Amino acid sequence: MPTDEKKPSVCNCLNLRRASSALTRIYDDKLSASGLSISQFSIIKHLNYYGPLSVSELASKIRLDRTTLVRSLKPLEANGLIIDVSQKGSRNRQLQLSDKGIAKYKEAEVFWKDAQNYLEEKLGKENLETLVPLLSMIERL
Amino acid sequence: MPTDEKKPSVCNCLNLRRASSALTRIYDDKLSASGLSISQFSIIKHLNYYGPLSVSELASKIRLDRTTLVRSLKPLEANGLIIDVSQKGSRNRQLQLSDKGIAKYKEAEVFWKDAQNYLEEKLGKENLETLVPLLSMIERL
DNA sequence: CCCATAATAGTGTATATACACTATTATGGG
DNA sequence: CCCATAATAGTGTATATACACTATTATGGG
Repeated sequence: MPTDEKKPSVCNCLNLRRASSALTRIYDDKLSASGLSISQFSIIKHLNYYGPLSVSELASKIRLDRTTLVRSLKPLEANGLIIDVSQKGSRNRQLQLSDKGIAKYKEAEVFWKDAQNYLEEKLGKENLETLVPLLSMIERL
Repeated sequence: MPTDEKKPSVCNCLNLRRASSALTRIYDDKLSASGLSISQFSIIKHLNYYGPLSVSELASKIRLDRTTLVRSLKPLEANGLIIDVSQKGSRNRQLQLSDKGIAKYKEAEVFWKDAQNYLEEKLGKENLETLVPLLSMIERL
């Protein structure tokens, strides 16, 4: 029986990556009944909130590499959750949720809220309010 | 000019993933002169510290999926940084750093320390000491 | 007005990751 | 002593990610 069970590493990058990986698994698990991963949910959540957006605008909002987003959009468009409503002849795509996409978002949002509440309960509201600005600082480095 | 420049998301999973991604890029950049990524450095750091280990033991120490580790070991073994010193006929592999691996570790450790110091300077020692236990809590969820 | 540049989208390729599964060897309970 | 199970390692496949690059269209300065 190892006594060093899940002690933090001296490497703070590894600590952050382990936490990120663990939390991603929790959100993915909670969302699994909806058929969406947290990264897919993140995309449709942003589209639901910010209305029609070009690929570049959406990538910028999510702060995800645009070329990553291009790949991630594929199954969501193939599944009819996201549609392109750009005018004929426009060079820009204008992505927005279809009715099916809106319904899927509302369905998945319940599971996402479960995950959010789970984290808040387990960590405590105060800890979470401490954590978030620190994560934001790291993102801005 | 967007005024919502890098504000945290309401989604705490996304906040954590963004921070993890940003910090990974910083560590990868600092390490790039050594030719190692932070995930490769993590592997040789653990081997340097914990001596010869089987694949399963090493995966358990790093808290990385064993099958992921199997793939990540490939280039490090091909490059002669890691060698298998198991006895002939043993079913277990016994991985340890070669002399070349030890030298590479020492070389890369300098860059890793740069990254560690960079984070501590930018975030502040106190913030870091607040952050690490919170990350550990999340990993244990 | 036209061409160099910017804006936009996408592809080729590579790394990092893990789940489901297979293969092989070790081992202990009957 | 032997076979069911555990321990160990690896492969097939899929998702998530981003860098370097290409292709196409828009646009503004001369």
